[in-house]
Amino acid sequence: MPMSEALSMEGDIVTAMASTDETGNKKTTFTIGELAKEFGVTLRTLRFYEDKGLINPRRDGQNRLYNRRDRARLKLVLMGKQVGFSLNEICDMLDLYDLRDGQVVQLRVALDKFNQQIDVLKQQKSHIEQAIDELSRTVEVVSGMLKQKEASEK
Amino acid sequence: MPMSEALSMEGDIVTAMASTDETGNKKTTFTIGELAKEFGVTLRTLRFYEDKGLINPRRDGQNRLYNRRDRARLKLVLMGKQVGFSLNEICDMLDLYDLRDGQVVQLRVALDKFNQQIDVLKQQKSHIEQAIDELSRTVEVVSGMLKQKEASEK
DNA sequence: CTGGACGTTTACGCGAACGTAAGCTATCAC
DNA sequence: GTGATAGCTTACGTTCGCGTAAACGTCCAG
Repeated sequence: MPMSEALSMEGDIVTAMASTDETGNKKTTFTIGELAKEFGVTLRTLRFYEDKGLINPRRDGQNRLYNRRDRARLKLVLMGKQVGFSLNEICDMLDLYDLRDGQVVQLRVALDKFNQQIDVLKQQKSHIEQAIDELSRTVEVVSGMLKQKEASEK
Repeated sequence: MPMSEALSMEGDIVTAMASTDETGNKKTTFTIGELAKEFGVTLRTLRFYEDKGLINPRRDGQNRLYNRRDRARLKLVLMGKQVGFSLNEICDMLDLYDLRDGQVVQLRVALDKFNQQIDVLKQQKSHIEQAIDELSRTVEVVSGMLKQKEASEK
């Protein structure tokens, strides 16, 4: 009984980009609830992503019906978020990915985005490190002040 | 002629906490424009901080008049932001700092906040590092794919 | 008198990513 | 019939830290 699905994001971006993972997995369509549970998001989130043009499920009457491709896109969206892309950026990249023609061009553009994002992340990391340093210094000094105070108040 | 004021935040939290820096500096009151220029913020920002209760300048008629204490508080606000505190958190800490009585108690509370924030920052740093790793791996793979494609398309 | 610098207020906008109803439908089991 | 479950749509609310007018007052130099 597959009850303990992956909650904390397994697999990486590249395998998700492969998308057509016909690895013997039988299920080909999903309801919104199934997908939500599987990826640990709310229904609202999935509808929101659709509204933003990130996913476009078919309809069974008025109910949404997701296929494997939709599922793969969702996976990419969530992983894109994890590495700090905004939904808009992810949207651009997915659109690009859908223009399955040049192939090489897409890959190059994606590669560029990835490298840019790495730079952004490195900058953020640097800022955070500076903040940690500053706070650590402050903690040192304040601790010292506390000890003095405590001593003199005795 | 003091024209090149500090734009990129000089001094640290501790010296700012000392606040009563009577280091021969004559000026004791400031207009909103002066303070804005000195710290590189907009007038809107200063008014916003006042609205949030972070600074409470006196009034000259209806114009704001900042004294050295207000200036010191502003400095603390900006440095608090730099190390990742929200304005609300900063507000709490400033209020606490104004209850100049226990002294020791304030310092302890502040110390606690600082240490907590250090933890938060360390977590953020860790997340960012993971993201960088993931993206780096992806870049590796995609670069490889590109080379293959380029070779086979020749 | 006119313009410019400097200041004031109130108040809506934004961008990101959804949360949170409100009110409705459809299906199923019991 | 009746409640639970799962879905739908529309649309306003939220958090943060201001930006950006709009519309006005005050003072000074030329």
